[in-house]
Amino acid sequence: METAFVIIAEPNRRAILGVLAVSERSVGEIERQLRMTQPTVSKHLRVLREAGFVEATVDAQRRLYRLRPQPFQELDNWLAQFRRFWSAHVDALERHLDRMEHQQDGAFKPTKNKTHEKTTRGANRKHHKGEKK
Amino acid sequence: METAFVIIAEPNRRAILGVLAVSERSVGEIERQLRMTQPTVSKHLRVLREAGFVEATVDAQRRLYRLRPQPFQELDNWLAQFRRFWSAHVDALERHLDRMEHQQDGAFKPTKNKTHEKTTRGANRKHHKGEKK
DNA sequence: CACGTATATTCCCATAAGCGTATATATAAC
DNA sequence: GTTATATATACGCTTATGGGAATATACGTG
Repeated sequence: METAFVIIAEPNRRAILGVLAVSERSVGEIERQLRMTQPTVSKHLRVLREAGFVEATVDAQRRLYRLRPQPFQELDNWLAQFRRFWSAHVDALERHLDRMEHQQDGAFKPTKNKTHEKTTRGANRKHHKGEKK
Repeated sequence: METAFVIIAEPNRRAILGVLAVSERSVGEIERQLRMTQPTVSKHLRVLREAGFVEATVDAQRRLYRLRPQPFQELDNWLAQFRRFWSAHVDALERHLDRMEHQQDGAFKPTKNKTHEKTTRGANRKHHKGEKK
């Protein structure tokens, strides 16, 4: 099976995941919201499903897709080994990002997910205070 | 420029980043440690450099490479929109917090330790308004 | 049953990415 | 200077991936 990293390398797939982060959706809804062709959506959903990013339930002819947590955890686990490192730079980075108002790529408009909120900071909230033990 | 997601889709590049997470290295050191051919290492380093993941300083004929924080921050920002979702799964949350605790003392590899005195200071709990510096 | 809707799958093609081999550039040492 | 070392780049090849168009499958309705 493909690694989670390869899966999220594709912009349309990230867009789909972004949509599903809000709530579950049918294929047609994704198709319209992201303005992708139906086969494209289905194909990407298949890849996402096989990689464990999403699961589907049947509703008549529809398939309702929703996220599954595990692959995200894997990604986060990998990132963790660098988190301590970039935490040291977070303040400088923040100033930087403040200027260049970052935003997500992809064909999908995130719902007001303004990046440099506390999400980031929260994650490494403790980088102050180097209490060694 | 390629997105950070595409960059880390490549296993060898993730390996290189992993090595550099420990400390800076020359091309030859990476080459030997990961048993990759020299051109392969150089090519991947080029990609990583152009994507802002690493930077190099010159030391005679050597180039010493080290990590840069920004792309990791971007990855984390994207992941953030899903973090709340997967945190809802309790044991996942536990692992997450567990890891956060461990990484604090400079550990490199996360351990599956089941000790939970987590919940400590809501390490990544979002409300907790960060005051700017 | 026939028909419409929703989704999945197949086929073909073009583009790109990674690898190995060979070569180029830069610096150091003699 | 010449030679050795360290790294970068170019070329050719192979393979994987994503998209479009067409088609297949499943379900619902009358």
